[in-house]
Amino acid sequence: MESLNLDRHSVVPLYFQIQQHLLQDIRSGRLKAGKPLPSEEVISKRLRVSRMTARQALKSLCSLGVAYSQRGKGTFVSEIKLEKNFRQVQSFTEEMEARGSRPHSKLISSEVVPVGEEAALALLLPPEEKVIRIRRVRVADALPMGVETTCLPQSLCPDLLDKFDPRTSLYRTLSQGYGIHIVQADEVVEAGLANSEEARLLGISKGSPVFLFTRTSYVQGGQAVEYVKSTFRGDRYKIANRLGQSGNDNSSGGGM
Amino acid sequence: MESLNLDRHSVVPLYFQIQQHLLQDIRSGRLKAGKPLPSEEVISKRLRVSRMTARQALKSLCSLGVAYSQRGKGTFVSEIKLEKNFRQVQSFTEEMEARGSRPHSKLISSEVVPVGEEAALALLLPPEEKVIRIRRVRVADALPMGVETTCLPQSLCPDLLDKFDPRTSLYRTLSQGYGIHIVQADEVVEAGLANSEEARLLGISKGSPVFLFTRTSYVQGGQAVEYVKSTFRGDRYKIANRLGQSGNDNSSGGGM
DNA sequence: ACACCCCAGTTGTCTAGACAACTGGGGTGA
DNA sequence: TCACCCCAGTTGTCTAGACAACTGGGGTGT
Repeated sequence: MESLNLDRHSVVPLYFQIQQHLLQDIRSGRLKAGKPLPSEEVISKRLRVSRMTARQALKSLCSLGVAYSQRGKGTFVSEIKLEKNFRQVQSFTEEMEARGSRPHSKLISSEVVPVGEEAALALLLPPEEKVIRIRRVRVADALPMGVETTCLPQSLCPDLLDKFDPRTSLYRTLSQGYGIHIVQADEVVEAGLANSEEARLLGISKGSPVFLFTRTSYVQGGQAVEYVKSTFRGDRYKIANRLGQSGNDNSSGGGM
Repeated sequence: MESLNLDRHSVVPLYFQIQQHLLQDIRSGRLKAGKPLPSEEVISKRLRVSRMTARQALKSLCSLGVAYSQRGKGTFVSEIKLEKNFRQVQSFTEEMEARGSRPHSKLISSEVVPVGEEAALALLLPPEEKVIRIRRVRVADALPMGVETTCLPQSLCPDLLDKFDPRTSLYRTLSQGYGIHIVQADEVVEAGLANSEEARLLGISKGSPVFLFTRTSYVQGGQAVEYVKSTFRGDRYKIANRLGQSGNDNSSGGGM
């Protein structure tokens, strides 16, 4: 903390510079779990910033989950280790790369078809609309992980099937080729058994346990742009969730 | 908005009063999806609060997921409907009550046993420590939903087995009887098949698809207080996840 | 028709202070 | 010994401003 020199003319906000510095102190172990972070007052005085700026740095650490505040006491380093992209929207490609596997995909089919009833409901499309439907087997380190069927409104990306190499990341193509950035998704997970087609594609026996995912993805502002159904192997895939402790302000109102 | 009278002497913060009022406008449809919320300036002038207070109200709506801000443009009502306690830590009891079912539980066993290897690792207990282990069948509206085994350090709540009615909510007892408030949990979900004991307890056939949950729960500050393994019926239980769009500030740094 | 500039509106960041509410510890008085 | 009060330290809320950065539209000049 003492050695930190803030760059007051950088485009990087002050609070963010402070946050990054504290984050480094935590990660490196200089600030240990359970121990208090410098108070707003101290940061403010030491770094010659206003208390509100120091506060914003500390609050951003809280919303990252690496710290927590207690009124009247201080702000402390959380004892739970984190650092995984817990609740981010990630494509299969990003997810596998993050865990150190080499992802790729095998194309089963890609075509333009009328939107089905289910997808029309999720994407809020009129029934006469057409969608691009891509079926792929998702593979990590040469092991088949799941079967995935993606539907996208054709109007959104008419020439996708020309531009897109189905073995690569769809999200990356959407982002770089069409400026479509998926920032949110709703996902429903069910437990089921592999049918014979899925069993054949995934190299498992019929009746093996599988996850059934149904996902609707949204861009900023909430327009739905993708409807996905997929089946993933129960023996090679786990879901990790972190519950609670999100951007919760209102710790006041409720009470007991 | 126009009719809102702020209570400047209430214990409820101003920003929270404003937030609640805007939330009502959104829920009632007076503010429609995609439409802009009143700007910070407008709220500030109309309600005679400082801009920072207005801003805090709007930002809290964003972190709830019901709105989003765009620099230079405004703050808009998100088009995604929400309102479910998506990412809160909820006990089975709370979860079922929230969805309108009547929950209860049947006790299978409750005892004090040496902490197992797995639980010791999760709860960070020395191997000689003892835990209270409670096995229950979870029931909603008279239908068995899952089998749950909970382990709690005995040192934390020595007389729990006397105080606790196993048919009711454990979280409520911990909160009201011991001041233990669980605010965070890490959960791993796997897909599996019911073994014969589970099948018998749940009234399903052996080999039916099930969810396997492994959950570690924490109090504020990160001390682990509960380790739970449970098996839930795949035909009666679904998981709903919302990904992305959490308390993410740093939309600046990264970029492309 | 098109490129460019300017401007009003908006959010993002920051300052310098203020008081309230809470925590924990030490001292005082019964 | 114990209850109580007070005080320093801390976070929570709030004010009244300031400038920066960005958006979108209108006007101007070529």
